[in-house]
Amino acid sequence: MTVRTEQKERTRQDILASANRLLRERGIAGASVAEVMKGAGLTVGGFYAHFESKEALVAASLRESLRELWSGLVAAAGKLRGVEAVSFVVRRYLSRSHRDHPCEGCPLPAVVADVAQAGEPVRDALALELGDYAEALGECIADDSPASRQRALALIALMYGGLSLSRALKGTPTSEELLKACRDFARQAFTND
Amino acid sequence: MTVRTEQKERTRQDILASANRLLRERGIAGASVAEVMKGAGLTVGGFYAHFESKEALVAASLRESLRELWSGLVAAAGKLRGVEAVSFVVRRYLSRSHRDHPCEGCPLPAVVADVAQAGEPVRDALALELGDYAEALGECIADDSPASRQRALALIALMYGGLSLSRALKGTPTSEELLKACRDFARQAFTND
DNA sequence: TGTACATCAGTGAACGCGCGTTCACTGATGTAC
DNA sequence: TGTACATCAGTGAACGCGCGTTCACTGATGTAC
Repeated sequence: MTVRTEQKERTRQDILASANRLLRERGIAGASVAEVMKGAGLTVGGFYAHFESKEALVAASLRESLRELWSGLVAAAGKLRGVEAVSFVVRRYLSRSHRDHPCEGCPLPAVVADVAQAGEPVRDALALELGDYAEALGECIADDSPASRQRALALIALMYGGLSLSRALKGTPTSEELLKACRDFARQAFTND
Repeated sequence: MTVRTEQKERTRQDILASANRLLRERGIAGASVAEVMKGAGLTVGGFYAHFESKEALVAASLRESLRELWSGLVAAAGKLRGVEAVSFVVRRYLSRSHRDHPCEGCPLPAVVADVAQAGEPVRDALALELGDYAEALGECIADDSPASRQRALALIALMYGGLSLSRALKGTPTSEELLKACRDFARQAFTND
């Protein structure tokens, strides 16, 4: 590994980190290549030495930041299981602090709508990471019943949907109401076990 | 009411109808003023005789198409109440057909992420309509407990989140799985009553 | 170790494109007498 | 009712702008001898 290769790899990570931030904050369309590069302390032109296209960057960023999110969530839940795990996860995801700091949180709210219109690499990235996410969360929130993956998917949908709406309504009383309503709803659905 | 005024009003409705379709299908950024006008059989320049700006159009369209959606949903649920109402609503909203025909369905999936970044008129439109939506759906799915509005909000978040993710993953098996998982999850949360 | 050439990460200006908005114009409708 | 002028919905070209991508260039790093 030469100095040049090491430096290039480090730069690539800087670009990715900048993209992770900007993508979560402004979505795919809102995160321009120029601004991503600026966020990494570079200028536009150098971008294509690291990524084939903006689409390739988005796919890579989505993979990395989704994985970061859910592995962090599952790790933090630790040995909690069942309703207790759900309570913990939901309190963390559907929090005011998560709502108010998009750039450090879940990429889904900023990105999902655009993904439905994006190319294959981006959609594949989401499909892969969301599947793994459901798998990991499923193990965490329930015993190994065959339905645990399904219930994890529903919980993800509820959390993502609630956070997105809460952000769109930020500043209104309904924004807070939504967070609490979704937390309660999730707990209730898991209290039936 | 002169002929001219009538014609202008009809044209305005045509523009709104076109915007409703395009906005649901492509989101705010994806629905350009030129294409909206083309969809109404007109050319770009005429737009500003009917709306002050693109933002004003988006706000008007969002109000109209959200109201259309939820009043249709509540009307179709008819006299059903409790779990039966939830089952009905969820079967309709989280259906393959709704997933595959965005332009006739709910505007939320295409629009919510952009609204978080949009101006006040658009955000106010969403806040107003979502509030009324929760009120109406609350009456429909539960007795008049004080929590019915909260539970309706959570149900909306679950449905919107599930449909959005299902669309983003369209073509993969997880897309179908998500729809069913969210339907089951909703029913379960309401079976506790 | 020292020198001469090759490589290539990163710069910054330029490209073609689609966007929201503006504007001079047109011709059908409305108004005054 | 008929005529002369005013209004204004709608046209289509033009604007300034930001986008993703390309490209000639530069200068530090790598390689060959």
